[in-house]
Amino acid sequence: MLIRVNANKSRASVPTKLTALVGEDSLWHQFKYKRGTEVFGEAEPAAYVYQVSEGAIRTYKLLSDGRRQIGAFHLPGDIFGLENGDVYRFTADAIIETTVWLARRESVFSGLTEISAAATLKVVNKSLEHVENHLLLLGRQTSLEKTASFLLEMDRRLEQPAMMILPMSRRDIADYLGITLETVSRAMSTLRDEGVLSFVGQTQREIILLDRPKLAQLVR
Amino acid sequence: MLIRVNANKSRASVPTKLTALVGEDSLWHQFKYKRGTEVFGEAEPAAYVYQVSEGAIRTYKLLSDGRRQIGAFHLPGDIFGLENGDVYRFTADAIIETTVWLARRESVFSGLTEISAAATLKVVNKSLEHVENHLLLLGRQTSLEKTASFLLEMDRRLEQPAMMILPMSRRDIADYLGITLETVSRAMSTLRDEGVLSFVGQTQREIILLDRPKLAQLVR
DNA sequence: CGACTCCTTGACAGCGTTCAACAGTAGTGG
DNA sequence: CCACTACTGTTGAACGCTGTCAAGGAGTCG
Repeated sequence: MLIRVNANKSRASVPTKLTALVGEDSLWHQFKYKRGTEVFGEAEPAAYVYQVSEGAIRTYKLLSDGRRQIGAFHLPGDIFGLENGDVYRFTADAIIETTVWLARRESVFSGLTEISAAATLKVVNKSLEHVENHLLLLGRQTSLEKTASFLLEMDRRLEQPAMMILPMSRRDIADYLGITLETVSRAMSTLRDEGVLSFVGQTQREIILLDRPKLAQLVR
Repeated sequence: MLIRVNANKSRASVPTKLTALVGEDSLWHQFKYKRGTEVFGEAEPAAYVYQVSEGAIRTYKLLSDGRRQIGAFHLPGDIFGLENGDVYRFTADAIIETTVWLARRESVFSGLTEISAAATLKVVNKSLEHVENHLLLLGRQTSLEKTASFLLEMDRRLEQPAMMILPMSRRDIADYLGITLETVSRAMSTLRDEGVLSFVGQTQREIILLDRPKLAQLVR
C-alpha cells in the first residue's frame, strides 16, 4: 500500500509562480532560514517577494503587550511578502528550517505588463480570499469549530495525506485561531476522543484524520 | 463656530475612483437602494463594481445557523464589489437608503492597461490592508478595545467630525467586531461613564468623542 | 395610536482563559 | 552517547469576560 506523507515535495524544484510574477529572466535567489529566525519584520521596507521551497513560514501582527495574531501559514509553493505598499504589513519568520526563493520587489512592480498584472492580482486576490474567510472564523466560530477548520485547511493544503505532519506548535495554532494553546489542546483531545482523528506516536504533531465528513460537519 | 457634521458630502458629485478604474469614457449608472435591501449576494456572479455615493453599505458572510460576520462598512467614496474571481465573496446590502454608482465588471478587467492595473491593485490592496488589521482585532482584542477601535476607525473615515452620526445599529457593530450587541452597548456605556464620549439627544447613534487620546490608548 | 425596532441594563450561565502541575520530547553540550 | 535543560503538550481547577435571557424605555413609522 502506498502512503503519501505531506505531498508537495515535487514543487520544490522550480519556483513556478514566482517566475510568472517577475518574468522568466529575472534574478532570483535561494535562502535558508533556521527555525525561529525572522524573514522580515512588520513596517520594514518591502524589498523582496518570497516563495516557500521547503519548510513553513508564519506571518503575524503583534500588539504592544505581546498578543499575537498569525494571519497565515505559508507552505511549500506559497508566495508571501507581496506588498503593494512599500513596507511589509506582517512580520514573517520560519517555523522550522525553511528554504525560500526570493526576487526583488521592483522586478514585479516596475514592469507591470498586462500579463504580470493579472498574475499579481491573482496572487493578491488569493490571500484576500483567505483572510476574508479567516474573519468569519475569528469572529463567529467556537473553539472546536476553529480547530476543525484549521485541520481541514491543513489537510486540504497538504493534499490530504494519509498522515498529516504539522510543522507548527499548539501556540502557533492558537495564535492563528485567536484562542489559547490550552484550548487548542483540549479541542484536539475532544476530536481524538470522538474518533475524528488519532495521533501517531507520542509527538502530537503527526495526525491521521479518521473522519473527514464529521470534521466538515463541525464547521458549518 | 463652524461645526462639520459627517463630511465627505462633496465627493458625491463625481465617481472619482471608479472612473480611474474603468476609464473616463466607460458607462456607469446610478442606483438607489432602500434601507435593508440587498445589493448583491455571496456566490452570485460578480457583474458590477460599485462606489458609494450617499449612504452606507455593509458586506458580510453568514454561517448556516445565521451567525454573521461583517467584513466592512462602505461609506461615501468607497469602492466595493471589486472581485478578481467571477463571483462575489460577500453579501452586500444597504444599511440606510443608499445611492451608488456602478460599472460593469468587464470594463475593469477586460482592458487591463498598465495604469488601470495599478489602480485596481491599489483598491484591492487597500481592502487587503483593512481586513488584515481586522484579523488582529477579531482574534486578539477585548470587547472594550474592539469598540474603541471601531469608534476610532469611524472617526477617521468620517474625517473627525464634531459629531459622529453612525448609520449602523448596535447589532451591525457587534457583527463587525465579533461580539454581541449587548456587549457593544455595555462598552459604549463604559466609555460614556469614563468621559471618553457622550451621546447627543436620545438616539445613541449621534456621538461626540471627548477624549480621542484616551480612546487611542485603549487600543494599543 | 399601536406595533415594531432599537438600545440599555440586570441577573445569571458558560465558554474560554488563567494558573498550575506534570509528563514526554527535543535540543544542547560535555 | 548520555545527561541536562528547555520546550512542548496535556490536563485539572478556578476565575472572569462575554453570551444568553429577560425586562423595560425610547424612538419610528404606517
